Amino acid sequence: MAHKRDREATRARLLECSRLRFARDGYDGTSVRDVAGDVGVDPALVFRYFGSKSSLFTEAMAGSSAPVVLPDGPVEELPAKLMHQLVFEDWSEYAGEHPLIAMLRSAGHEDTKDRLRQQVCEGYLDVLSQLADGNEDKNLRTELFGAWLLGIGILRTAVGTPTLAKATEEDLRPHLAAVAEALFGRPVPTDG
Amino acid sequence: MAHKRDREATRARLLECSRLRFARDGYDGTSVRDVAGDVGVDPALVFRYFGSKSSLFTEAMAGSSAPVVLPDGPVEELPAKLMHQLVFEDWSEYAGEHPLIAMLRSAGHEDTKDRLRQQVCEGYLDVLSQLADGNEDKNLRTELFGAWLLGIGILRTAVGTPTLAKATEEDLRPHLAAVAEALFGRPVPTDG
DNA sequence: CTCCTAAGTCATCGATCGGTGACTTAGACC
DNA sequence: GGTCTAAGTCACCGATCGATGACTTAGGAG
Repeated sequence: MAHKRDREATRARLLECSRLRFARDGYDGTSVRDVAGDVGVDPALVFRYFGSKSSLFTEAMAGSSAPVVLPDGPVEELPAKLMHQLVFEDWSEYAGEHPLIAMLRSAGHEDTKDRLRQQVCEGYLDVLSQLADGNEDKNLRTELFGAWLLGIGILRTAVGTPTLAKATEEDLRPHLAAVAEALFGRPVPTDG
Repeated sequence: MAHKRDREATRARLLECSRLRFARDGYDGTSVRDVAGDVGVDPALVFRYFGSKSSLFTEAMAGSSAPVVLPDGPVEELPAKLMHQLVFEDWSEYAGEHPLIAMLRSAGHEDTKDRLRQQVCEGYLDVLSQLADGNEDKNLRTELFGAWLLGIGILRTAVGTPTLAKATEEDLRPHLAAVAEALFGRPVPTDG
């Protein structure tokens, strides 16, 4: 026997594996049998624990509460930190993409859009908005910068644009500074 | 009888309806029966004409060759034109989103990534790259600007970020100018 | 060792899907 | 009007999916 009979542990493993599956293959591309097979458990157990595939998806995505950089350091370093996390962090266990980008694949599901918006707003825009302090349309500037980071991540991984796909973090640094200054109206250092 | 027996016309109607379905519901969310039902035809006919669902998808997406603004006007007006087309154009027949954004929903399909990249590169980046003329890393700047436009469109429609979702074209105009100038190193007028 | 509860399994259902081949029918041509 | 071809239909297959309920078994408590 590989594992003891532990309800909570099995539940956690199911959530972990379904996160990966949902991120990599999308909601429709993931079957309950797949997830159960990863854990080495009978598919029926998934329904006993989560009730439905939809509930499993919701709970898995809720638990994946995007690991967000805390606004601990100086505000000026936030753009570089967020770009690193969104674009360059090693998300290999999530099919090589940031969970937020991967979640776009599951756009067919009802909860997806709401959860996406919640994670983007509370996880990233709230942190970023400090940079726009003092500007008139603070929220708009913040979302525009967030849109840029998200777009870069998508072009890199989901589309595979030639130049951006090969670009390093250092390549983007000067442009990150330029755009951040253009949007937030103040210099933003981008060196680590 | 609603329509005469016309192979080419029926084929065209199948392609048209499948474009909408694939864009709105994604590849997995669209069934051949759905498409056939829209046209009012037997599902088997779809296979007679296209061989497989995958081929139907490929041909439908190829035919949707994203309507791209031609680089006819002055180069300086390109950013505003592309933003209008990508973000504010009325794509109601494609589920309210630009076909490129909608295509992200079908990321499960093999051809999707390739076709996405092709359309983005040949349809948009090639046009945009004129703006980066004279800059050192021309291609990178171009892709970074394209990433921004794409990200804005995604935040607006797929994520539904509060401020951006309600923003008008005029709201974005000054920031479009600022970012374009930051990336391309020259002033870019944004008034229509 | 026994027993009892909960963790996990098995068999199966009904629906839907992509796909196939035999069939029917519309409509142009003589 | 008959006929022949191609457009379109019908019945059906095998696979897969989400989901259900009856069943089996592990493992701690006494």
